[in-house]
Amino acid sequence: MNEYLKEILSASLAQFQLEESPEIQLEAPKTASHGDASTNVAMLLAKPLRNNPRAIAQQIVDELNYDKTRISSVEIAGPGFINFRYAEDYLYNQLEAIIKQGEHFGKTDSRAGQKIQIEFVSANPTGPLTVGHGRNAVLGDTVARLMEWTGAKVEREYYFNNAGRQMRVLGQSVQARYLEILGLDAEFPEGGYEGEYIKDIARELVANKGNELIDSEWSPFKEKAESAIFADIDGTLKRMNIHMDNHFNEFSLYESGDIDSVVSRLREKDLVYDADGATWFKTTEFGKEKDTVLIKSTGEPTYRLPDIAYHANKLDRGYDLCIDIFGADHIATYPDVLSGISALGYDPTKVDVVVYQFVTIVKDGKPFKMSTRKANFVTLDELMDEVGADVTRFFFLMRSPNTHLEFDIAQAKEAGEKNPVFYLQYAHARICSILRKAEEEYTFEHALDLKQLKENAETSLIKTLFKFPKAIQSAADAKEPHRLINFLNDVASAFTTFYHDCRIIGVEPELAQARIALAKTTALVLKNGLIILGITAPERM
RNA sequence: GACCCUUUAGUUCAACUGGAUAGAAUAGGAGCCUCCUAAGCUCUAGAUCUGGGUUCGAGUCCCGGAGGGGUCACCA
Repeated sequence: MNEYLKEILSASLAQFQLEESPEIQLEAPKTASHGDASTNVAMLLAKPLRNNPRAIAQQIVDELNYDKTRISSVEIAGPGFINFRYAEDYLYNQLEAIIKQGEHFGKTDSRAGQKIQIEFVSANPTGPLTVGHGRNAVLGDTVARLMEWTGAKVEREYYFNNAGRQMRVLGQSVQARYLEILGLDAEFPEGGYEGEYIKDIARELVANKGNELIDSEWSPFKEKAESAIFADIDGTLKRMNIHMDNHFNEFSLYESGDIDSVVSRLREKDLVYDADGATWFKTTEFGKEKDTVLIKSTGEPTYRLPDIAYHANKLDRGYDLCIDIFGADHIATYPDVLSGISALGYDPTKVDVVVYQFVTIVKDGKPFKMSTRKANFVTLDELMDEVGADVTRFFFLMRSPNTHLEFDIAQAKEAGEKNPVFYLQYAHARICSILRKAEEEYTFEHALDLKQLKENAETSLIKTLFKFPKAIQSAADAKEPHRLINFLNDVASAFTTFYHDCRIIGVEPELAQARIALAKTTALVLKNGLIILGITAPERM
């Protein structure tokens, strides 16, 4: 429709014989009384034409030839907006087209043929996933779904590191608990992991292996801990409706020689030098104030180096776009990674990042700091035990990624009845219930006649429904799932208005038939929307 | 100190990227179930941190100021 409007508008603009015609922008006005589509083109022309915008708008409208079966009225309003109202026939055609598309309605092909990789969660296996990881996990998975709905082929990847000091301390923590259980002296490592889950892992070892390991060093404990914790993480993700396609071990970058190769390739380009016993990357060449250490004087790389190697590896795998989901704490490293890969000759625009601000946990009315090590955290599993997976996902998605999310545990727990996710699910369940009843009540003999839908509540519901693909598109492009939630709220709200104003059961069969078709389409949109959010669409509540 | 994010109704968030009368949800006040699900609906009350600037038009862009969060290690 917008294409059509642009066409007729630019035909009319020909009268001004402009050297350079302005870009015609169309938008959906906020208030329904301003029509269904609107353009500000007359205001943009006010300056070059030295005339007041309303007069210009009048001239444009006078020369406008439009198809009455698509546009029912054109008005000039406010400072010089030109407002269009869709013709009813157009609405019926649109609705019919949606019905034809069926369960695929909402999909677009704007990213058809693209291979997109999304890396998220990426928590090292040192403990259960916390509420803090939840935002990352849910955001990543939902962005992935949005990309799929706009036509891309998506792979979800979990990047982890199971080597290094953290993991050693983890192994030693399990070891200490193991020895304690067996009644032996044990020294708990400094900065060790104090959580109850460590004891659980130790208990399991005692149950399976008895005292076989009392003289062992820490590494078998680390391995046991790692596999137990990964199993736990996978379980949590599964519960949240998240499935990873790949797990990528950072260590493999060392084994394959990718790390060394990155350093030598950068060295060839004279972007790496040695000083003070360390190896430095000339980030000053990329506009930073200081150069950055890639390899410490101890011989260990800093995390930037494997990150660069990892991104190079991803791009070598042939993705058109790699999306990283990062917490705000990682934002500082991101430019270095981009500098690194562009120095290596990759296209940095193929790497994109979604930064989300931190989740502040509010417990007992006070914010508090979480630490995996100290075990004073709230796990995602605990949260889902309290409020369920649907509410958990919804909670993380309903706000823009770049706002600080305040997660009040008490509020989330009591949210059960008042949580906005139920508003959407309830609308869906209610439609299903009506459809079940209608099936018993009616058998239709005539072809569907959508022209029966004449009430305001009906036409405005139709108009809302056909914005669905656009809503998905905009949420996907911006990588902001909350936009889809806002849209679905509009759908649910437009439906309840319709539900209250227009009875479905008990009216003439032809009208009932048309209203059933509209209700079905609404249910479809809600269901597809909830699928993208990874939330169930119940048929009964 | 430098950089990034942020400041909108009592509270938690929106505002299609510069558009028209700033929307929801919850807190409050008033109503609505012999009627397809009241987890709902209809009223009502309530907000752009503070100065300047840019233009037809600013919550949105620019400059200054004030609050909150984060990052600035040869920690990951």
